[in-house]
Amino acid sequence: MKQSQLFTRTKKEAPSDEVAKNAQLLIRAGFIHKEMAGVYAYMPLGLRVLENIKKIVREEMNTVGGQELMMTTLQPKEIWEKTDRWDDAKVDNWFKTKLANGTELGVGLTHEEPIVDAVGNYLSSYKDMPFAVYQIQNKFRNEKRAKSGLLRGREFVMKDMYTFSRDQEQHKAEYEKIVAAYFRVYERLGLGEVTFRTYADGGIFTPQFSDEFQTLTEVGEDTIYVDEKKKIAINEEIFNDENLAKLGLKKEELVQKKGVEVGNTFHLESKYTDALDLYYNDEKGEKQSIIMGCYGIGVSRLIGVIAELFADDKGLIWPENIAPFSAHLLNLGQDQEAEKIYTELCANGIEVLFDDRDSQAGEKFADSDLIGIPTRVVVSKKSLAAGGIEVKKRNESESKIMTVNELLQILKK
RNA sequence: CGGGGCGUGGUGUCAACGGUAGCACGAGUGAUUUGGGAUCAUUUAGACAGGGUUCGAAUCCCUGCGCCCCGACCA
Repeated sequence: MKQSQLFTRTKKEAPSDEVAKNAQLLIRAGFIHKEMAGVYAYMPLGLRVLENIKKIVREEMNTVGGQELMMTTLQPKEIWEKTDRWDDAKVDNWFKTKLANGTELGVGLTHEEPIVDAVGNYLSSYKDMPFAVYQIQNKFRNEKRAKSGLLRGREFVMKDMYTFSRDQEQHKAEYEKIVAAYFRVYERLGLGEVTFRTYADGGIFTPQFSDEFQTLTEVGEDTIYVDEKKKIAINEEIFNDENLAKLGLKKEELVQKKGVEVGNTFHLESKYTDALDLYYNDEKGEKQSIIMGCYGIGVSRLIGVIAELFADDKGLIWPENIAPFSAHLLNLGQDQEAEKIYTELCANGIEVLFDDRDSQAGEKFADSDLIGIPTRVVVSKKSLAAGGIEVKKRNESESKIMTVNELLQILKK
């Protein structure tokens, strides 16, 4: 894409009403637009990152057999009453609305109830299980306090997956398969090193712990205790001697850290299926409860976490897998050669942002650093005289002169 | 939801005593310039909303709305 065509502009200064680093950088660089507190729109650059993250999540969910679908945002009250989650006293962050005739509706904050309701049309035998369904969708939660830019919003993008199993054994196998897929997602996003499986409160209806995936960062809301050798952690909310013993963790090997919850997985037992009257018949024709699991990944929150983690004083530094473009081609001076190189890169399937604007070199460099595309390619009289183009990684300080073919080798790998 | 802070052009501003709304960035035009946000000229555009006090309100008071921070909350 030609940068002269990109309608968003970078800003030198961050808006005064944002303190969170992720929001400041993403707004300055033109990735997101703040609509209101806790509600952000994705501009073209931001949407590209969002879609790249979704793609990775999809691939890994599909690998473990997940079937993608999309549920609705508008929710009928009845199914939520069956599980006793409609009442504001029980779930206080509902957004609710009404039909013209006065019928109350909910605006989806999670989808256990509607999923069970929909699945119930098809599921009736032990032969139907196990299976997993997921969606990537906007969720709406009336948070009392939105904060930290993309880290805690009222409208956000989430991947939620649900598994249906005939018994605990089958459920456990599904569950661990998905946990493994979660690690692959974080690995591919460049967060593998700093993301820990963290034991947390499983909720009132299960004796088991749930698992959170906590990415270590100082801006995190959660306090966790990390066992770096075992690569696991325990959330402060369940940090006591009894639980440590149960998990085989030793207090003296744990380090206190701050984390952001970038995903979680829950054992739902048969709470929702029973409440919504969904059962299956076993081999003997006897009615049995269905065991569910649910699994979330905060897709938009991940953008915030990555922006917090991968940045320097000049701007963002996107991991290659999710960067809005692979290469940022800068034309210094109005050199015709740059246009040719742009065409050639595009023809080879490289996603390129081409800074073809008639502006100062310094401004182009500053914008390039701020936007944070992993590979910067400079074309100028100087580079051409030196024998080609000047290539620099955003996370390195040294540049190299090379030919376009050499660049293609690097970018295509 | 409790506490605190704050609302001035598109952006920023610990700019302005209750008395002419200033500066910088951006954007437009023209010129010069072209390897780290360059320079000159010129133009553009602003007081969150409503009420009150006052000869006069960006400034003081009230109400509402919005934003940020701390805490509580967070399937």
